[in-house]
Amino acid sequence: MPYLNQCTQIPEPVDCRILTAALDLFVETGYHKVSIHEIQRRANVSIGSIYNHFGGKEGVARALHQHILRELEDMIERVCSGIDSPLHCCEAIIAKLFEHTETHRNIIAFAFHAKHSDFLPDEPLLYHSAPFSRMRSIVEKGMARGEIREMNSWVATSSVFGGAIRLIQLRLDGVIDEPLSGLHEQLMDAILGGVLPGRSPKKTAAR
Amino acid sequence: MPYLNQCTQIPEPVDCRILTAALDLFVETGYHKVSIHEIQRRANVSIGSIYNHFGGKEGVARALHQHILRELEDMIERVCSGIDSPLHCCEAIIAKLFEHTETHRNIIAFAFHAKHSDFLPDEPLLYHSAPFSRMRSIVEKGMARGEIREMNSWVATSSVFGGAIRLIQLRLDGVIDEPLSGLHEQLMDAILGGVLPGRSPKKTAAR
DNA sequence: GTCTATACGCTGATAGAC
DNA sequence: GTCTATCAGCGTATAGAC
Repeated sequence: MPYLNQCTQIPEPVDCRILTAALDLFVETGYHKVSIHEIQRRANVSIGSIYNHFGGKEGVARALHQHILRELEDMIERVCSGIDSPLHCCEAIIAKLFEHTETHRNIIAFAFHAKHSDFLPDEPLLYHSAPFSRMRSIVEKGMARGEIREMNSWVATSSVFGGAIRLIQLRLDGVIDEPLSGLHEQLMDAILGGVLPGRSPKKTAAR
Repeated sequence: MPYLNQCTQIPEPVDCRILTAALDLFVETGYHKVSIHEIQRRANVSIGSIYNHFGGKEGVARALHQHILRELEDMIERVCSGIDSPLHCCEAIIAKLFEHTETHRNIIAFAFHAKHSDFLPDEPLLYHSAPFSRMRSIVEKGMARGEIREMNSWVATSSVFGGAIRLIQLRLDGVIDEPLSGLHEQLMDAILGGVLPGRSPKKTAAR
């Protein structure tokens, strides 16, 4: 997560301070309940600067949105770079998402827990964004290679990632009180082999 | 869906007109972008009436929230009433949710597509509400009976319902342009038998 | 580029007649 | 119970000094 992480260094560039302050506030309070004045206060900048850099509150949200989608995309690219099997790629993505849920909580929360269409109506749907399209195309490649059974690609993608995303949301809401990494193996068993008893896939079979 | 459906009859009670108008507006536009004035206009009532009945906009949302959760709970109870197997119960719930996504779109959208904590911060989390607790306890019973492999109950519940909920959201957003009922069988195969090839569970096995 | 002070519109909420 | 008219507060956006 390159850019927003640089913000922990000094001196922090103004636009970066604004973005991190806005990210934190949006996640904590919800976009609509956050005023520009709060962002301004938390970021230690003036309202004028916010308008100069982003053109307003919605502009901040849009910049944040695009920034985080790009970081997610980069993450997927990085994680999958050395992996040939699409199925292992999916597994690695889920593991990394679980990891980021602990280490980059607000970024994951903004990506998976916010309803972007509520405040960025003109932005294309999240499902059509690069990282989510990428996940779907990986699943499709898995089907083409015979690693994943043939089925409707939305069903396949939802089956592979739906449970993981749900767990992430539960973790973000504090319903699950342990890091998700401890649940990763069980989840992968359920995704690959289903929930019926006596069908747990031998780990070697998928590797 | 007893009460809100009565609103299609005449004469429509005032509080019901308010709730249906608010539901439609909240789903179409998002809670925060809807003003009381709009609800008042769409429902053909006065602002005073809204305050008399619900005490304000948030009161309307809270009534809607509780109402819809109760309807979901009733639906689950009804659907599972004649079914003994927890696993078949889950399957029937998913089928019914898919059906309602077409026939009671806004009710499903409000339940599964809104971020309630954004406008009802004091309400308990959706995951702790009756219908969602019910789903989880059904899954747990399935594990106790040996119909579902033993695993963490959050993982199990997310594995059983996570994909379905994701598909519902895709359908609500118009990303999937066919009724979900046509995807139900494929999804159940993936849930029960996993996504690996050659593992499709014989339908008879689960029945 | 950055800041402060100000203006304007909208929204939630109330008061009081019927 | 229902309605209309009105108010007070807040949040966005701008203007203009530095």
